[in-house]
Amino acid sequence: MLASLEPIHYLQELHPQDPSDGGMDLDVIDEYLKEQTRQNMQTRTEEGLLIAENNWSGRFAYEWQYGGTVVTENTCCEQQSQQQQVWMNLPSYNEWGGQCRFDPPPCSDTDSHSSSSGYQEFPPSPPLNSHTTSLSGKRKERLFQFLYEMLQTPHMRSCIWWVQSANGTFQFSSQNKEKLAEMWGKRKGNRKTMTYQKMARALRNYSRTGEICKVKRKLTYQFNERTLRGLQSNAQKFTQT
DNA sequence: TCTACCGGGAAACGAT
DNA sequence: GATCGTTTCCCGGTAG
Repeated sequence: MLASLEPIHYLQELHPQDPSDGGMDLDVIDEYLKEQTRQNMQTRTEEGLLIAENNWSGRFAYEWQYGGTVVTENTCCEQQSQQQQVWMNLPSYNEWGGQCRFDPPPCSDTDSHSSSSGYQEFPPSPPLNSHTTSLSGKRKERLFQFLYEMLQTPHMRSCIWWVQSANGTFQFSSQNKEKLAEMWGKRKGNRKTMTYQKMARALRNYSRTGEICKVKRKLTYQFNERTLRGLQSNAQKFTQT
């Protein structure tokens, strides 16, 4: 999987981008992601391996399974405020699966991110290519999956980044949020151009189900703990298969 | 006052 | 046809 990230680094070398620079070519990135998808599909098919099964088949589009129980987003919602307290008190190391070892210190402010100095380096976590991890013919990719994928893609840091990956908080770039939205729209094949406003509307819908909630901070949102765990375990499954 | 962002209602749409 | 997950439009509120 590390190898699959190399092209990203290669792209970065080719097009070194200050995150504050809004001039990146997202088409190139999009093309790259598509190419990765094709390659992943091909490789896995050739190896005779099962394409990572789509787990989004539960009553609520998906049911995260961990700790021996299947939890739906409904129960998640009911417990959310309660969980939030516990969750926010998590130590800086990641207790959810150890994937976020490079978290910034708690309470770090990533406003400086856009000035290229503040954003954290990510572990080379596998790019969760949702085309392969969740689109094996059962369900279409969902917005939060796409966002997670973008968050795991170092090259997208000029558009979206983790504020605190340990608690699932992420932020959109004021400059590039429209480009990210555009990519989402293109990927979904929408009739019209997707805008941040429309994408944010979709994100607000997640607050009803609890998958993502709005943080009282500009352009900042937070994955629900279970949503994040599910995405992480999905990514892990993908790397293991 | 202006702009950017946020919040939500409601209807529509495409996929399953 | 029902349901789900958005998408699209619109309007109003708030903060800087």
